[in-house]
Amino acid sequence: MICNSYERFFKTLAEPAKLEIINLLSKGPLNVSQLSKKLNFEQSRASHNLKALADRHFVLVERKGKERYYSLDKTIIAPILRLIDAHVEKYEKHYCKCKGIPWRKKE
Amino acid sequence: MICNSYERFFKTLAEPAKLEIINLLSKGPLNVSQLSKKLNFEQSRASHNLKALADRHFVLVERKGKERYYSLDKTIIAPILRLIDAHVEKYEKHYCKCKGIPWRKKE
DNA sequence: TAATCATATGATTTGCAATTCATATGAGCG
DNA sequence: CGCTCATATGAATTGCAAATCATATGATTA
Repeated sequence: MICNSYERFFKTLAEPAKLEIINLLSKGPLNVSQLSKKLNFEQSRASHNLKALADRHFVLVERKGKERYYSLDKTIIAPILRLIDAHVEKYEKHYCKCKGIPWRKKE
Repeated sequence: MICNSYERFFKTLAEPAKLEIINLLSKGPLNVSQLSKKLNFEQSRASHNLKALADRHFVLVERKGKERYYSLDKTIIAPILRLIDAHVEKYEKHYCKCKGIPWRKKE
């Protein structure tokens, strides 16, 4: 059972699917169908992952008719990733970054 | 396969065993035997986990005779956890923190 | 209000990674 | 050197959580 806040936090961000979602949503809000299509995810896969991200307040939801638009709460993600970048830059130059998160570079 | 730096980073910190090690080492360096005993870990379990943490430069190793002393590189961990604390404080007040990391409170 | 579209939810399966178990390496010491 | 202590390493196992599959809910429109 996950009972520690840190574990909860890190576990949520330790999966490629959720990182891809974060990366995509950084470009703007999307509803579930749009997101599923862009990432080639099953609809339920997208929903499950989005729910986890929303539960931990990494993304926000807004209902528009039948659709639900998910958007990124950048205030928490951006500073974290900036710290990691610094760490990686310092120690892990040799590691591959096959799917770099583009908005990392903007700042 | 883990290929993305962010995933590597978060996965490493997403396990209770590694968080317990980080917590313990925050109080000072220890060798493998001491750490295993304090955390009730099998020796090999401690070694495997310490290796992973060392590979990612979260901890440092120093040989002293047969023993190897592991110590925390606080420069990376502390700022990260501070950000998470702020996030948790804001959104997850209700979540339990059964094994709080003490040096979080000092700063 | 039936039909359809958009999304959520629950149960089952499955894949992977942490632990364990067994063994290897390597340092100090008599 | 042979022995023991400290740690590392590799292979096998196992537990868990993400993906999948099937179904439910809920909103819109005709």
